[in-house]
Amino acid sequence: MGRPPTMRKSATIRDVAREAKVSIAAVSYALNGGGTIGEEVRARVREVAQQLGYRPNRSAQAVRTGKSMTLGLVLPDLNNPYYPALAQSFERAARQAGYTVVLIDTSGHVDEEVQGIRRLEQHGVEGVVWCQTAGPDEVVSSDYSVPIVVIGTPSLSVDNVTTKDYEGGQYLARHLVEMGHTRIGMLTAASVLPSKDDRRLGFIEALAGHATVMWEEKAPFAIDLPERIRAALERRDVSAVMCGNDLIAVGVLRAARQLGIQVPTELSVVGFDDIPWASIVEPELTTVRQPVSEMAAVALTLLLDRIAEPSRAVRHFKVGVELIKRQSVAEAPVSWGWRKIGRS
Amino acid sequence: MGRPPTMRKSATIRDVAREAKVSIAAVSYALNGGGTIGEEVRARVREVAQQLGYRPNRSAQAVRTGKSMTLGLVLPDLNNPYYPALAQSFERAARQAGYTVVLIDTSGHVDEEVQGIRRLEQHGVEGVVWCQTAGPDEVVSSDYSVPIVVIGTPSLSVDNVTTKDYEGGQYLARHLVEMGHTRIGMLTAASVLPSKDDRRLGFIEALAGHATVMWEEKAPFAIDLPERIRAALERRDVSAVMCGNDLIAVGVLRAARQLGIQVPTELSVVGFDDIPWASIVEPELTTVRQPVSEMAAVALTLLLDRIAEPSRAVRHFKVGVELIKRQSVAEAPVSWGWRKIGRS
DNA sequence: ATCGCCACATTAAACGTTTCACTAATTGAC
DNA sequence: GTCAATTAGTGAAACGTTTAATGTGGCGAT
Repeated sequence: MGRPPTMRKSATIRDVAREAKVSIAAVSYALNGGGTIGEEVRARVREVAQQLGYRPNRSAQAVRTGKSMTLGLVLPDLNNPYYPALAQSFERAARQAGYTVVLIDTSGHVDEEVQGIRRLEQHGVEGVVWCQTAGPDEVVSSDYSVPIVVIGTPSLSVDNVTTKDYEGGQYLARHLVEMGHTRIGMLTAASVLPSKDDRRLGFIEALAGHATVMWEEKAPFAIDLPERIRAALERRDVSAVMCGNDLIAVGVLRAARQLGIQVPTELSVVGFDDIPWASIVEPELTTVRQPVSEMAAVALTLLLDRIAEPSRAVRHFKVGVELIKRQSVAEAPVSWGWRKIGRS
Repeated sequence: MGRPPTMRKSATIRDVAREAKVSIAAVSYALNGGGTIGEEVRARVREVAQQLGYRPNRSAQAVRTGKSMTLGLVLPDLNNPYYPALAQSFERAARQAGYTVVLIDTSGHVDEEVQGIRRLEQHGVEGVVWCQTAGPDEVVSSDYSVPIVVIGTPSLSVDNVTTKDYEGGQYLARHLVEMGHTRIGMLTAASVLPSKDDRRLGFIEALAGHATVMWEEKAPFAIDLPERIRAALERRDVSAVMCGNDLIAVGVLRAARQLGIQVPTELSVVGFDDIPWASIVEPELTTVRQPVSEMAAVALTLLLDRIAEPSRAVRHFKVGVELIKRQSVAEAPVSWGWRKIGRS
């Protein structure tokens, strides 16, 4: 056992030049195109480079050209099931475009987000995609030396991609109304992000006249619900609960199970996001899908465009959402007899 | 709306030097320590640097020193719930150590793994952590110009960190035996990784004499189980199923529900890995926990050590695992009366 | 023969750092 | 007051590239 694998120093452009008996410049031109290099030389250089396993040193290229072919991705928390898909698509798309992705995961520490961007700047990334959890605008207004695209926060002054949260809220409301629900509880996400407000607003406005929200509570970002909310559930005065995101909805499912409330027969539950968990819980969650991969792709496009043309007008892209009907919603019970149990 | 945020060119060491009226070298020494720089100058330089928002250009540093302060992480699939935690801890620990992490997610394309490493090499990372899904050794034997630590595959010739899969298998077996199970089904993961064999072996050997495995099937890496396995489940000739990993176990839970088999009263299910899903499914999964974060940390240490001393002896680190008892295992039913339903 | 032109290849500067070798100025000992 | 020793700071090379500017021939036209 024991000996570490051999580790050849990687060949530099000099090595190739020497071996091919031409100048350094010739090698560069031959490999990258540009300049005027004859066919024989070009071929020879290619040959030698190949054989030496020469790969241009990106750092050196970066220093010389200012292009590092590197992009940064700032995420709040990979353990939040919402982000892996985003990270994956982004990395994949970026790689396809020739870029390499540097990852910063702040593990929920909001203050590290800006630090992270600083770090990325220093590393010479050409652009950053930022899934912002901090409050909107002001924090992005500190000027960075690198183009930034924000995902999820609709700031006016920065390129960003957001989802049609308002519409999503509407879809859920309409669906619940169609299913005959008239008394509804709301669990709003406790976050500073405006998306939660849009969802809420869309939901409420689409409900108007057809159903009433009996109560509304703020839920922290975790599956375990605070006692206050369990109590609300236990009152059993609603036939459906709208949750600000799927994580909360999963929490409700679990709480309902513990409280002996049947989902969806006694209580319908809807979420938002369509994270992977939504389809493995029992019952599977009816929710609104955010096209996460698409968002990542759009963010990349926006970013690449801005890198190419730094002074172009700011763009805001709003991607559509989709209602995913699964098993956590049923027709509202016609009789509310069981309600008496909870109500005095 | 419209105008993109101002984007100052970041200050270079020259700018600082000019502004502080000292030489470039002085700035470098003042900031990095080294050289002999007086207190007044040092202070002034610091001041100016701070005020100009100077951050040394990593690429330039990399070119000059050969140290890019960058590490690579090659993952098969972030959507696999096993990896986000790993990625997060690794990035976090690496950042703490001053390194920045470049991510490659091959989305399950095995052939991209080596390509990915090549790309990382080119980018000048100082080391790579590789969660290998390709077969063992031979693929790692092609010599890279950069130190590599493998997670999960116990190759002899490379630093690596693995888990005590064999012991984990034993834990599960003993637990099931304790709970009185004597007829057991096995669902092995269909992969080329040796870890699955160790789990299997540990399980089987610890079972010896106390219980018999009635059948064993290979399960693909997905929650939806193939018909063959559903059929096996439907035979109802076992009181417990051991699954090669949690994903499979979740699949079994779901299949059981569909087939009307009660877990854990009729069928006990155990998994392996303790991915986040394990604790949100119903019932919560009894499983063996892999200390993923710890593994990431260990991998980082191994890598950093090797970077510091490239010729040191290869190390293999095996981290311990832990049996997590939850709700998917119950005492084996004493009467097997219901078995007749399934059996002719 | 000379000129100009073309195709091809090379020289050298530059990117932002670090760091070695060196100079200038100050100190202390005699 | 001289000299060595110390201290503080500078100049310039080097890292691996790219690329503008400059050379070299050879060849056809004059």
